[in-house]
Amino acid sequence: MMRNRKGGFGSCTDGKGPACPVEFTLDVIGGKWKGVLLYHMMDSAKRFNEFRRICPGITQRMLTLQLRELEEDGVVHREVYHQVPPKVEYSLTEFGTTLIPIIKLMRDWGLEYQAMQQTTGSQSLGVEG
Amino acid sequence: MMRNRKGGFGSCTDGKGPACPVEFTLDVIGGKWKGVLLYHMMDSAKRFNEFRRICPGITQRMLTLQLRELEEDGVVHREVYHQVPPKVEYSLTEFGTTLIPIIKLMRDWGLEYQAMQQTTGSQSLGVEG
DNA sequence: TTATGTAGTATACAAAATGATACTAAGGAG
DNA sequence: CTCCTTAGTATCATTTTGTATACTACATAA
Repeated sequence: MMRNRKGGFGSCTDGKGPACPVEFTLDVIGGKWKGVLLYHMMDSAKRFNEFRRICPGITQRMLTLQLRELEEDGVVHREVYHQVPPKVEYSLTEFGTTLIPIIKLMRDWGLEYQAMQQTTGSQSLGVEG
Repeated sequence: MMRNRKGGFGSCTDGKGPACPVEFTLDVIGGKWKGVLLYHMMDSAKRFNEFRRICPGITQRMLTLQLRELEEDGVVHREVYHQVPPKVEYSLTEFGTTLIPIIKLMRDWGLEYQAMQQTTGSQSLGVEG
């Protein structure tokens, strides 16, 4: 029970709906790398190894898994060019573009408070006071 | 290496800044329950067992852990009332309220496409075509 | 004395997510 | 033949997340 990916029944019912809508959204973009991948696809289609260069921290395995999940969720399109060496491009689907406002807000928030963290010394970026 | 929580160096540098801003944001709100907890704190301060009632899926341990992390990040304030039986209230800090726009967008997106999922039969909620 | 309620902590374990490393296929260059 | 490239797989190890259960402190109620 308590299935995480695509279970349907969230866990947090609260009477406001079938499951918590925020939980539903985080199911799609909440993976460790998904937001980042979507963020970089906003500009233009990206190839597998392009992501690897952009995010040196992600392993091949995780990149594959996260892209596959995004594909399953219908937010990312995978275009295979039958060439050698292989070429595969990932881009947002029409549905995927509905996530852009969220990604942009997350980018903006990150830009603002990431800077703050550097300034204050990376402790509790809080406003406190 | 590759420290996940509060390490500072993200992993995704890409030349656009110290680390990917989206990744930074997801570090704060990306935990499995964090978005949901923040979402419910938007309305009003909540007590420990209130969260447990609202999200029956979360265990005491996880609730404690996630709330502690949100507190560490300075987005949640923990107010202890010295009473018996104990009373502890969790609410957004001033800094935490800066996340509200994101949470609201995530809620709206969830509300819209959660409904779609029910209609289409929970397959690939995609628009496809 | 025992039971009740709150907000936890402690311990042990299970499952899921993530990471590290090595390996594959296929065609072209040398 | 070997090496190079891309886009992955396969296998195993580790970390994170989640579950289950028992336990605490304190005041009040019965």
